[in-house]
Amino acid sequence: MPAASADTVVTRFAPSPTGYLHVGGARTALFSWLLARHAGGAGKFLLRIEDTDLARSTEQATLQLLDDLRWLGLHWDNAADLVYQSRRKHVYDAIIESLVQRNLAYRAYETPEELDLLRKAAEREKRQFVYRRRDLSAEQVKQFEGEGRPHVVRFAMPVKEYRFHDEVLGKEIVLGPDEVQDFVIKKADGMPTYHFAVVVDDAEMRVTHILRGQEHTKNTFLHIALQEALGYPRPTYGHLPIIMNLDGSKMGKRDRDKKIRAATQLHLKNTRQSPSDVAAAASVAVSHFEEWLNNASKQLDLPEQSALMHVIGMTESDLPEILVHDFRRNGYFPDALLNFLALLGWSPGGDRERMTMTEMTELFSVAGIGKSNAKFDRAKLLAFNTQHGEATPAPQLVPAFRAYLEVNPDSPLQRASDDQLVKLLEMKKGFRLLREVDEASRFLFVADDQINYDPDAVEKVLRKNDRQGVTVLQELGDVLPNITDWRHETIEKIVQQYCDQKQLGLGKVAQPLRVAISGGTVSPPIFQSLDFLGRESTLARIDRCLGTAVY
RNA sequence: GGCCCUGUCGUCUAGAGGCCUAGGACACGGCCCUUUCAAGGCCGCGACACGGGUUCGAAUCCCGUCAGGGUCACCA
Repeated sequence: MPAASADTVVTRFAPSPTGYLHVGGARTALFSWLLARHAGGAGKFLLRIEDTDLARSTEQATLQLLDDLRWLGLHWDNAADLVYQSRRKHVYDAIIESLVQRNLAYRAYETPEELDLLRKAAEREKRQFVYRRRDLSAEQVKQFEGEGRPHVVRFAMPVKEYRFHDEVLGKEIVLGPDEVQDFVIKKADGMPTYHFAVVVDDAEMRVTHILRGQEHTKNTFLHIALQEALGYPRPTYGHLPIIMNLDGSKMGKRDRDKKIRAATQLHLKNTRQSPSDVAAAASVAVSHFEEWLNNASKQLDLPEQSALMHVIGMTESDLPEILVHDFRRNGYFPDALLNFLALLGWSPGGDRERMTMTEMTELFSVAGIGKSNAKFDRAKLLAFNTQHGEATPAPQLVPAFRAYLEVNPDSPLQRASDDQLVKLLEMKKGFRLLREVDEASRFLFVADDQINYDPDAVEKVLRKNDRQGVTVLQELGDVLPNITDWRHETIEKIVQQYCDQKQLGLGKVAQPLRVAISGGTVSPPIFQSLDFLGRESTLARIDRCLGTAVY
């Protein structure tokens, strides 16, 4: 394997498609992407799908992964020949065979149960379990093979001290000879293990720099041992600290599922509904539902989750955002997310925080990556998102808005034109999430007779204080039709005149109007909303409100 | 438990022996602005885990304690 020339930087992101992309994975991808892009023309960012676990990998997860990466804008350079490990079995087989030929690897016949017993015994004796080659007699091998006993192939890891320099930690990490053991490189199902496939693929893809999670630090020794046996060059390694929840717990993909399960159990208890009722309402198979309910290791898939949430009255905001997909659905901007994620563990130094992708690319260096774990504080991410929305001209925000709507098919804003989207964005200037813009302006996209009046809003704004709000609406119902020039400036002028005349604060007038046209107490600025709605709809809604909601 | 890594405001971090009575951002508290929700402006609260060294001098170097994390798979 020829070594890459010294100045090239080839990085890779190698997720296993067992679910949606996690923010931790997104950060790993980002750092690898930044490292490659920082090198300019000499840099390449490659993508590889690690689907050697046949039982857990799915095609759908792969598609979702690619979609998330695209949404983030972390484009990979091997789009034409994306590497799927599951399709390279013959390559691994040949190399493993050669290792066996050279006596550097061998078949082992213990069953998982037997190994388990050995480990337990070691634990009882308070000694470290280390698997080393057991010399089997020719007869034993013959017998095992004759029985058709399944086998794995283990790599005979040379017993010695291993060390490598970790670029993130900035120091040498050492493994003593007594910790060395022979590890599996080919599973009983014939697939290579992760350890084997990464080493081969990273070498064949000429990867020069590997940035990955800290959980891989110790694995690195296995990988360098394999590289030495196979004559591969050793890439540069850096292990990233972990991202955790604010409370210090691990940020697991299952956090949302857990929360939904807890809420469901509470719901069942409070409403005395039977599990089968709830399952039916959410159109989930009862047996599947009950299994999930009682078994924390089971998970519902995304459509099932949203159906169930709807049934038990849970909303998206009740759930923690863990997956990149969650952030997209809730209306975060990819650049804001990425900027925030980058700062979880990396700093360009000084007071620098807000950066464009281009700036981050210029400033990025592995030396700037921190060594300690970081907690994921959504409040700060929200602030980043708000600032991004504030700083970017509305027309440039439209593609992001569309990307949001793409994963929120139920929003009435699907019907909005680009120009209307721009208008909404401008009206809601100062919004934190695109979801807020969406939810606050949905009333503008439903039919006049489909507005639902919030009883609390009606009570508080219209009926209270001797139905002052009702009076205001009735009087406005006489004033507003006279406006021929239906623009927000004009409407404001007329309404302001009305206020002055009646000695009323604007709030006393704006709120009843807001309830009448939107059904609730929160909307974009009132005059712009009226402008957007148009004269006919405004008058129709005031009429309907007076007629149906108040009495 | 063994091995490995880490430890600056509530959170993310700046800091590479004197520039530090430790800077920024978010959060939080107060005030202002305001037609709702936001946004915005100003002010404030707030940290070098602890104990020993080394040094004229330590957040920065060394040791120990404590705390947190990772890992001990035919999962990646």
